[in-house]
Amino acid sequence: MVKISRKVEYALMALQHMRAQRPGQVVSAKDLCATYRVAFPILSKVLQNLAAAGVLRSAQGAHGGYRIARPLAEVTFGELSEAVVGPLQFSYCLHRDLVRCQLAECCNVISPVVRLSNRIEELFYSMSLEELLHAEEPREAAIRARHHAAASGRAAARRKKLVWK
Amino acid sequence: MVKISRKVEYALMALQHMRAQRPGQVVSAKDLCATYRVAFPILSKVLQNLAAAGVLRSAQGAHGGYRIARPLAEVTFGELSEAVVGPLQFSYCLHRDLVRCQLAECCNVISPVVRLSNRIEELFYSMSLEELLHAEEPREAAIRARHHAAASGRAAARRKKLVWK
DNA sequence: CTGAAATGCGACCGGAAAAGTCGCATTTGT
DNA sequence: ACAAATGCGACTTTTCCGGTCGCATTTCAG
Repeated sequence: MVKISRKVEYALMALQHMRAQRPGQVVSAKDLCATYRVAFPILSKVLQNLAAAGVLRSAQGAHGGYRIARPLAEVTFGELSEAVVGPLQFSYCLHRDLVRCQLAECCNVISPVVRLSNRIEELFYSMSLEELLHAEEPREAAIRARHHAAASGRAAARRKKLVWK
Repeated sequence: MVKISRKVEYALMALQHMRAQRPGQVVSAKDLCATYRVAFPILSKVLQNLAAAGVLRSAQGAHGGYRIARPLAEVTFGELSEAVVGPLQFSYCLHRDLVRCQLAECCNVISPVVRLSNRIEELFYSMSLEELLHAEEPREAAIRARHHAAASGRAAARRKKLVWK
């Protein structure tokens, strides 16, 4: 169903928090967990991934923690996604194990699927984190959320009679 | 990992096949399965979903089958996706069960996630199936596939040292 | 009228991947 | 030396998707 991984949400959450810090100020994984009620090990891993990808810089030892390593305007959502959940691979039939695809010989969809994957990849690499996280009043956020709920209501109406539990 | 459902690939495959039929010619699920080596029940369900969504028209009974119901230029990838795998819901924290989101009170990412979801939804609804499936030589398809392999190779190089089994 | 060939549909199962857990090593400031 | 933090890998649990089964319904043909 093309769902965004929960880890990606955690990553966005952490970055949103750090954006609001004073420059140079580090934030520990423990603090983040306490603030946002997320299990330590999982958030910790996400932060480590972001650090490995050069999005965050980590400081070990007492009073260590994480801070943003480079301007979020220069980091794309694609980078974040790959850092946290691994390489973008939108399809089963692409990539390395093309050999293992059951359809191999009679396949007539490789090129549409490639085209589709490329479009999504382009989108992911065209969105900067700055653009995604730019400051917004909580009030405004609530309004947008409600607006979105209405939008998906319309989408539901557009559909036939499918029911999804 | 943001993967396209296999059912969507089956749907594209079926539509690609039907695009090449003479107008009015119906294709049975059984034939499609034989041609593309896909299990009957699963492909059957996909075709039924497409028919329910008005993308295909079905004819029951002996010598029945499916044919394209309306020009593929008028059908978007978003429609196909929703028809086959259900409503687009890119995130855990949106839609109906916002109430069940553990982060609810301390959440600072609703609006970025909404923004992100909207961008993806826009993309899905901006691509027509005609555009995605337009005729192409098998040879060209093979080249594009290889080109894509090279592209994901570059993506791999861009990453740090993460290893995914 | 009857049988064969097709779609329509709902319930169920198994496995893979994601989410989360645990434990310990390493680093670093006081 | 100790405490507080990251780094990392193996393990468990849970969820969801792909696939299966079975049967009802529709329709054509002889």
